[in-house]
Amino acid sequence: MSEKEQVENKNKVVTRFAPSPTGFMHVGGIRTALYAWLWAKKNNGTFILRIEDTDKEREVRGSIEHIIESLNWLGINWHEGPNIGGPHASYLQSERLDLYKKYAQILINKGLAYPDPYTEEEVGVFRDTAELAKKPFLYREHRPEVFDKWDGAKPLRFKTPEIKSYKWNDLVYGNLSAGPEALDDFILIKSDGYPTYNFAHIVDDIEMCVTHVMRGQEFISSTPKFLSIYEALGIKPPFYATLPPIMGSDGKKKLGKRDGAKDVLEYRNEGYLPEAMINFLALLGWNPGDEREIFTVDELIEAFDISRIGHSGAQMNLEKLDWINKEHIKKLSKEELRNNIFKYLPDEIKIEKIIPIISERISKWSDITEMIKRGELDFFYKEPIYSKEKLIYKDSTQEEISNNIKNIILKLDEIDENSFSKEKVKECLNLVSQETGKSGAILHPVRFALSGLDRSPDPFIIAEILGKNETLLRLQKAL
RNA sequence: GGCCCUAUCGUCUAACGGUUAGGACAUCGGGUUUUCAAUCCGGUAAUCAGGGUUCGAUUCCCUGUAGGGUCACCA
Repeated sequence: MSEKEQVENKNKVVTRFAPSPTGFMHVGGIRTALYAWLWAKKNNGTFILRIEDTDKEREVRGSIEHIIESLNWLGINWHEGPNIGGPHASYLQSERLDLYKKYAQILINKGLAYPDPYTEEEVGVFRDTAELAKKPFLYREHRPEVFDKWDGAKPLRFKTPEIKSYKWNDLVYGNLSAGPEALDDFILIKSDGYPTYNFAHIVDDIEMCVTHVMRGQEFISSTPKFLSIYEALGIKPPFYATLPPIMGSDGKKKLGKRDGAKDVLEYRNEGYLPEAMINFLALLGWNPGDEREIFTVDELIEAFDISRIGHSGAQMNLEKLDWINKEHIKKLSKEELRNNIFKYLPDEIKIEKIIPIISERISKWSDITEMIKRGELDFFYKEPIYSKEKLIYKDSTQEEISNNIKNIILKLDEIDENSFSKEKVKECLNLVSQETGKSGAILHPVRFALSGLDRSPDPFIIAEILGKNETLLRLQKAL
């Protein structure tokens, strides 16, 4: 970076999210992105999206677009990144190979990098031997005494200058340490010319002036390698904020694609709100220090603090996600609520009055589809199927019920068609129940007659939606 | 096996070394709603074990146990 840039960036927080394009994003990756994004936002800093595509074998076509779509859905936006560019472009590591070579050359010049003379098979034998002896594999124990000149055809390794233990400070975990066996002559540039993660991310973080690196716990044990590179280059490392793992639903293993971690876009497809997803993920491993649970994105940016990120692994709790989503649905404007619900409703029942009936019964949009599947909304546009037994309420006799319904029909018929509202219907039923002294025996049969269900929205609103004619028709039928 | 990280209700979590160990989800029980749903109120439920340090440990230290991570020409 230039001197001018250094001055400008002196106090500016720069974070990044650096996924590799090997498939979809699951909640683990998204949470890492979210925390880095929140921290940048909170500090009026810069958030960078960088694609770490240095492994051609594992790369999956279309995953960059998929990652971008996932982040876009959640509203996690970046100031610099592959699709929008920025002062440090390119944001694809595969397009920055010269840069890694430049840094590699610096290390070569210092005598701190050398070509690996062994074949992959030979190194494999070293590793197997170490494993068999139940010892950690350390390449440096096989470091050649004389180094050839690097021609680019062999992998380039870092010559660890000093084998020692490391202690460092982590913004989340506090003091961390690792023994000397965490240090090794790891590969900087692979034989295909691409850098390894271990090297590339350091070069990029330096070049992109990243101040805070957030990543999962799995990187703790390789941190000494990173620190030794920074030392070799004479550059101060960034702040590290290590995130606790998210566990699979069994609560044991770290969440991974293998154990059924879902593509976050599936949550979109299931009808979760992006702000609810953000809210949920933010709370998985972080808490505000008070008892708030429901946050808008802005509130989250305001409240977020690295120091309140937890240390232990957390399990996904879908029930809590449903609850949070429901809370966010409640906060939606009428307009937003209507648009979303109508998307899931068949045309026949896209009516305003049905919105509250549905919205208070669901925790996510796909629940509407489930309701329809279960036939819980059928009665709004189809005649229900009746069964005699179900029309009878508890100890009432068939005769009583019939008389009541007849009575109700007479009373309802007196209401003007244009003022056939739930209030009027309620009044009517009240009258009948006063006359007979029974309420359940009135309400239940009417509910059943109108809906064909014994658990349904209240019969008054159903009647109103169906209208006078249809209501009377259905009551007659039930008789 | 080496190195490292973690440990509070079923789950997510709170608690400057002094609290009747708090909240939320789930669950259970009530109240309202003449019914569902929603809502309100209440209950059950936790400091992994053993040693220290201390007047006093959920909290600090050690050991054990359990879980996790890592030891790639993957990130």
